[in-house]
Amino acid sequence: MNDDTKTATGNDYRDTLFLPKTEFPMRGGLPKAEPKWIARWDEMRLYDRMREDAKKRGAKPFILHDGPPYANGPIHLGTAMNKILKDLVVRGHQMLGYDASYIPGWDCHGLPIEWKVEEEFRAKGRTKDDVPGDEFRRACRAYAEKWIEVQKQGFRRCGVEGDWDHPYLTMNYESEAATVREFLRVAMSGRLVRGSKPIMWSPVERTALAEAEVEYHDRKVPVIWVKFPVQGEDFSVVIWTTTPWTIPANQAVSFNPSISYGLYEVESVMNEEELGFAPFAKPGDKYVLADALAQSVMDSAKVSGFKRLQDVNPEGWTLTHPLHTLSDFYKHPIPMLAGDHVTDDAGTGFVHTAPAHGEDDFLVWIASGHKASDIRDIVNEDGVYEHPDLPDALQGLDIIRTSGKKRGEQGKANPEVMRLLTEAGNLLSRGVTTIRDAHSWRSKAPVIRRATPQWFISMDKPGANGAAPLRELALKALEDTGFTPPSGRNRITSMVADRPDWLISRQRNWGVPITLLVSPDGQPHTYALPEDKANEVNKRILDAIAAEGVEAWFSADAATFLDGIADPAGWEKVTDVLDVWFDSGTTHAFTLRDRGIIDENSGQADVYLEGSDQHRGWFQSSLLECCATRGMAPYKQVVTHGFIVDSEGKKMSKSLGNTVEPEQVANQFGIEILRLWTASSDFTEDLRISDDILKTNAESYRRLRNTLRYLLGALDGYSEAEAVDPADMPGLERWVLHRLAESDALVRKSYETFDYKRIMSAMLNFCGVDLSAIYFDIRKDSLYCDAPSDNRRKAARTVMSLVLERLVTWLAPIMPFTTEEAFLMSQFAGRADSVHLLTFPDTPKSWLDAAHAARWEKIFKVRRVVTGALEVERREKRIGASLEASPEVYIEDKTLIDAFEGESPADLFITSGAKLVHGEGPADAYRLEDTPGVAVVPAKASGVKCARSWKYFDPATADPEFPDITPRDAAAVRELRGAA
RNA sequence: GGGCCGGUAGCUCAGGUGGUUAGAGCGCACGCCUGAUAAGCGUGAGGUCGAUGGUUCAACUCCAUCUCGGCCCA
Repeated sequence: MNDDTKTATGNDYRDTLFLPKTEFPMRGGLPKAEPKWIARWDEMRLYDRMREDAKKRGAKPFILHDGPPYANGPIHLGTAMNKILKDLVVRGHQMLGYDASYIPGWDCHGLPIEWKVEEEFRAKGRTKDDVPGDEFRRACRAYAEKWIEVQKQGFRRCGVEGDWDHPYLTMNYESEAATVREFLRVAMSGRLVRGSKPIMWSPVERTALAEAEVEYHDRKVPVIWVKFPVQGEDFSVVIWTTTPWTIPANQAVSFNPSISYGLYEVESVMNEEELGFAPFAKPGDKYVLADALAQSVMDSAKVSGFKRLQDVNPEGWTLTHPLHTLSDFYKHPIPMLAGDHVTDDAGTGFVHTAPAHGEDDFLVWIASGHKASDIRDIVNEDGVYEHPDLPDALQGLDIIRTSGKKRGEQGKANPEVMRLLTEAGNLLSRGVTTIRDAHSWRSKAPVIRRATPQWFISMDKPGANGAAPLRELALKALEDTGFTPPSGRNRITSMVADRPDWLISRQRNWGVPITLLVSPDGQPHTYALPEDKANEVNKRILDAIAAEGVEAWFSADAATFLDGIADPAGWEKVTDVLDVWFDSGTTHAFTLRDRGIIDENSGQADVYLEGSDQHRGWFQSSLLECCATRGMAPYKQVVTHGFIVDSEGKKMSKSLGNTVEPEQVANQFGIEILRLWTASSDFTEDLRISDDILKTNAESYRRLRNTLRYLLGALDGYSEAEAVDPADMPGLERWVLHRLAESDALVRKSYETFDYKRIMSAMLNFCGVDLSAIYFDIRKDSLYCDAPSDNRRKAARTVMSLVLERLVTWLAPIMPFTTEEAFLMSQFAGRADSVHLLTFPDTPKSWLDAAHAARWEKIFKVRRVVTGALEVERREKRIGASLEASPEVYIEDKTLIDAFEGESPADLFITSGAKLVHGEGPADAYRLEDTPGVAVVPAKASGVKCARSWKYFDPATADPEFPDITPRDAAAVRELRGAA
């Protein structure tokens, strides 16, 4: 202690002061503390207790239905953030007074797991065909279980509260049974269709793939220009394609009537010496090309000179297949089809059309009046040419290699087709290019488009009994759904409006079976049989699955389900499984409805909350499934979050080295820092994270923690008996109550609307400015020095108690660990075993007093000028602590002076004295530009320094018994001695 | 290439229907305190509101184009 702080007598009054006293440490030690709190909550069955308490309160239910993460790997920052966000929603609503239950779930079926398990079998020398279906599915189940456990521990470590002992799993037997039940319900609704259309097909995995199962990569491919001779003319239409293997399946050529076409004649070609090869084009050849592309096609064909002969209109032409010399199979006429998908941006202005192998091709084929049944399907499930009428040269060629070291590379089909085209004289040119093309998500091998029979849920077919088409139902349901952020509605609506039929069949093992029996004439039993018979069959299927699980379907034959209902002769059992999106689309049924949480037919979850990518995923699959079965959305509200990016706004990737792992954050900072980060970010957009950003949040944490600590310290020994009625409190306390009431409204509204960043910024401001910089700083003197019986001190402690009670609950959803720690050390600990069993305390509206608050804003305005003036004194070394000053404050505006009515300006300025004077003040007084009419003349406080409160005072006023302290301090010390 | 969304101080965020010198907290710099002390207080410096063009008396706020980034799709 330096000499300046010594007082005349040197008496030490320190132990007569009421300094903050608490066991609540300044630092949280979160990484170590958090797991202990989780264990404690586990032990006390906190989640169950929350449910029981809510039921006792008669609380209104609030259901956030969990979107299931896929059970095939550890959690990462994105999944952690997703679960933390859900936890904020659930805890926030629980404390708002709702019964906010939360059942976490997992998505378990599907290709990624199946692929992984296949790999494991392969490592043991067993191929997929060696492993019986049931054994394979058991292995998949075990694989999913393993990761579910890992993820569960990860999520729990994040402080996410929920029914972890009873999660939902899409692979639970009752879930699978429910999924079958839901599927049959869709089938009976009349929306199921069997179609054959080009879909993405992976020859490597021998399966159809959905959009969600493919990814796009650059790939080097051959590019060819092919001549299609026009019948009855001496010229050819030229097409361009990067899939030579589809030429044998060509059935048409498309053009666009809005493109201008011309007939071109080759005059000269580049010579063989220059090129090293002879160009295929010959002088005199005549081609039809889009005018915009003629030059580039001629360049590619190494034509050095050409002329345009005339305008042409391709409409109505019939072409000859470029391989027509090869086989009778290619003697068929090739029509010209008009289509908007043809452009003159690239290529030739004509598009070779193989309806079995392209979405556009298929559509233009059907649109021009051709039949789906006339589509030539010459590629089998291995991606190999196979058709009885195919010429021998093509039979058995593979498009993509499906095994060995070169798996995924180009097979024999492309080169052989090019060779045959050359032989036929119809190859104009060839080259190599790079395109972005679909690849299987798992094997990374390219996929092809192939027409196969598949099951679809129709978007546009009216439902049974006159029900509206699914698309119409879904669009209507979206109108009735709330969206956070609002742009989500627009996004999902346009997707639903445009989406094709839902392809739900997969030729795989690990999934819920498509429990259909197909009649001899190709109809599913749900249509082929009369409704009552179909229902009988359905009941038999459901009973079997209820008894033995889905294996009952896989192991049975069609007769098992038909005997006695229909003649099983000629019927076939479908062996496909359902798209996993169908599983996840039914989670509302087996999680919420079957458990009695919402009504079977009319119930809805309050919120579905997922990443914005789920507009095309779970939000949509759930919407479509529920609309098909119940005519409404399964949710009232959809909340979406963005994705985590680094400090530059770039997405996280291992190759960029900018990833952050949840475990690493938990160990370095504590997971609560990640929760703080989640809460303070605008989750509706992308969320930026970096080490610096986490450090900033650790600073915020410190401020919040220290505020709690100061309150706990100041409230040492406090009890309700000390409480002062607000009416008897000083103005400053009533101002704090006003701020508390304002904050209460803000906090409640923000929790209702998921606006956590607003809570964070409000709480940080409240703790940092209102409390720490203003209220605590001013009331420190009263708290430390006033007598225990002093009304001002009691009022301060009353207010602090009210503040603590609120802070600890308002922050509990965001900081469950630290608020629990503070709560259990507070005088409120007796109210409940956990802060999480409380709701936000009622905050009387009467605390709100706008006029009073306005008055205090005036006081703070003057105060800012005073602190500014003192800063100058400090800089000039005339004072150190503000108690060494006693300023004169000149105020022109009478209303500003009136604001101080009944207050002690010196206390508010934390000076030893202060004088307010109505007037302009001397010219050299300190002024602030933005506070005109206020002038401060700083002056050193006179008198001696009180040995107890360190305030300067006139010794002549001292109590004779205590000459070295102020009369206020003397009274306090006397009271203490009397009490002792 | 298409659909949707976004780019405000070093960081996280505020900025109804366009209108005086664009705000807050944190961080930073400097100073104070040493009875909240690996804390607390004060003062201060930081922004061509992604860029350009336009509408307007007036634009961070409206329109267009571009750019960067994100999600989804091709």
